[in-house]
Amino acid sequence: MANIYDVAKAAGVSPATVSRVLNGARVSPDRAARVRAACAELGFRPNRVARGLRRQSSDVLGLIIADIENPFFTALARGVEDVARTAALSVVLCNADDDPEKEAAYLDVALAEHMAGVIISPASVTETDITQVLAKGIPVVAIDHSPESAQVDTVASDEERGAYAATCHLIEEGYRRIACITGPRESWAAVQRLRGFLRAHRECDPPRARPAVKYSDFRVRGGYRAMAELLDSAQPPDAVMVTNNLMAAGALEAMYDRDLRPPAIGVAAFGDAFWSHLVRPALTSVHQPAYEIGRAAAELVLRRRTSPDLDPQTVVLPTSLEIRDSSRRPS
Amino acid sequence: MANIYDVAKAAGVSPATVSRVLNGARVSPDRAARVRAACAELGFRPNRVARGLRRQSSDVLGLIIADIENPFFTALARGVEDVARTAALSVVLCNADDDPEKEAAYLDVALAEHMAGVIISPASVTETDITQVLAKGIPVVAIDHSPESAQVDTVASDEERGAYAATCHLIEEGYRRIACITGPRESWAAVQRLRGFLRAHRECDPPRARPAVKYSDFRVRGGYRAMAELLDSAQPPDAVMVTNNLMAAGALEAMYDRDLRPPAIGVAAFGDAFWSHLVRPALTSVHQPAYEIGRAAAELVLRRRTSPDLDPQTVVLPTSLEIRDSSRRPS
DNA sequence: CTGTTAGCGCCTTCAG
DNA sequence: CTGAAGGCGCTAACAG
Repeated sequence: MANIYDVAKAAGVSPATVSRVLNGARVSPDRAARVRAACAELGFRPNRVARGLRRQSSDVLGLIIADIENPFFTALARGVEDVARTAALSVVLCNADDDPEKEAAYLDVALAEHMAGVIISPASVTETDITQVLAKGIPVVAIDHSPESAQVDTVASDEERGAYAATCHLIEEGYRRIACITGPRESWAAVQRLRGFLRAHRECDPPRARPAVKYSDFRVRGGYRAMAELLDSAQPPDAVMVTNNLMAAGALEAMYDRDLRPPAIGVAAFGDAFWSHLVRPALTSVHQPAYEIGRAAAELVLRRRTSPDLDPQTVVLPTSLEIRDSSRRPS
Repeated sequence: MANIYDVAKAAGVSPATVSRVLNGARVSPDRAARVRAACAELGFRPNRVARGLRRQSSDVLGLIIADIENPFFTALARGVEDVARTAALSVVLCNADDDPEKEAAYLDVALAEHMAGVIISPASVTETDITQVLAKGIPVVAIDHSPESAQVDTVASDEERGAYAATCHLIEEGYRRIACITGPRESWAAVQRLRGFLRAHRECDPPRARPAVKYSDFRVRGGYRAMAELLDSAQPPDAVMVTNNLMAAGALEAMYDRDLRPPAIGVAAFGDAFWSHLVRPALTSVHQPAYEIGRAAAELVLRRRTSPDLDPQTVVLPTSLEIRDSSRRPS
């Protein structure tokens, strides 16, 4: 592969001039034209590794997500990409799989590759350590919540309120025993959504005590198991708030397997799924602006690249409750 | 950030020795211990950019996929990751969005970053150009089909036969006017699946002529539009073979909007979706071994890293037809 | 506006 | 087994 010296020789200029042409610095038109011709002729592609070493930075943005199979993150990824493109950054996705170890490995990559920025949905509030990356001056933006290791720009949707609204809706529909299937205890989102669920129980009139709560793993299978346990328990619920879309799919499956269907047992889910209105009855869900969250996160990265010393900012985007048939209690 | 010179100084050895410790070359135990202590002390992380420049290679594997929102690719990504981890490679996903330009940009990144390998689901049979990447010695493995620009290792599922089987099934059920909603003409997969669909029409007894065919875009919205046009046409079909899972979701939605439901109009889809048995009636579909395809692709990359001169190999994995209620014609 | 030069951090001969 | 030294390809000072 040709390098800038080859190009310089072919164009009859110095390597520095080639570099200038490549980077849009001022060069006389005829020399610039010669350089461009030589580049084309030799099929020259600038070596980003060398450039990265020299400039101590790259133009790829790392997006470290918890679960590649979750539509929330894939929609978010699109938002990130669309903004990143405007700044000529490439986006690479890293799937941490909710595993702090894998996540650490990818943070290492981001660090060692000197990425232009990192957007991360932390696998753990306590374990995720972003101090190294930050120390190298790489902007980090957190999705949902900042890890404890350092306070950084954060974009979140209003998890607690969304879950609260969905639960209130189930209460108003007249369901009596509402259970919650939520995610891992280490997950900030799981905890927030559970809090909203519990607050709705406290604040309704009359207040309700001790609703059933199942901790699961945000996966389809986990949702299935949790729902199965609830349904097979001594006092099964007559409605359930599921704190993510994948677990909701599993929960529905568990119901179908027992010939139970909403809204006999009411179901509301947190998060979107393009199949939520394909199932019958259609699934009530809390809409999360995933795409916009991605956009906002990418914009925060760009902002911090230009002004690194701003105070960490938190952007909270609203959720909205989309009521469909799965939660309309037959009277 | 500390570098190997700092570590060398702290450990009282030469930079070369530090490098040897880092890379597992033979070093006397006590010096090695001193080096490791110094690394820990200084929080030293080897700079991969510099290493990459020197070694002309990196340990990240690029996975360039057509659509991040398609569960087929996310399942495939897991297969790739699981194998890559065994070889201590990191996987980064790049979403080309079925756009040859974006794809070219990511191929550029792979080239410029000297990635350890590239697994790509080509956006276009003719336009995707992998010659540059190959010329730099980066192993490329194609999903579905090798681009015309160069013959490389390929992993595919048996698209044509899967579509053939699904179509035969619809024919056997007694559907008379079976339409096909397929993907872009540039997509190899779309073409193969359409071929299977057409072959089933030719080979059945008596042969059928001129089934309706809609070209769409493999997206939910595209599937919706295509199905809407079919249903609103003068001679609407009584069954439809949809060549991917996302378009199937859209097609179902278009039917629901018109109060039509399978199996009155039979539906069979190519590809899995975890919601396919949540919709009612459950969706007949051609199962594609996405995870295994990912594994196989990653294994081909690893194989070619060790033996670069083997002949290009094509691995074809079988599909299987999963018959559910959406295609069981009421008699 | 242009050319020369000195590294960015690491690995890898080559001597010892 | 160890250290010295050069260079991977590029860019940013510094002169001119």
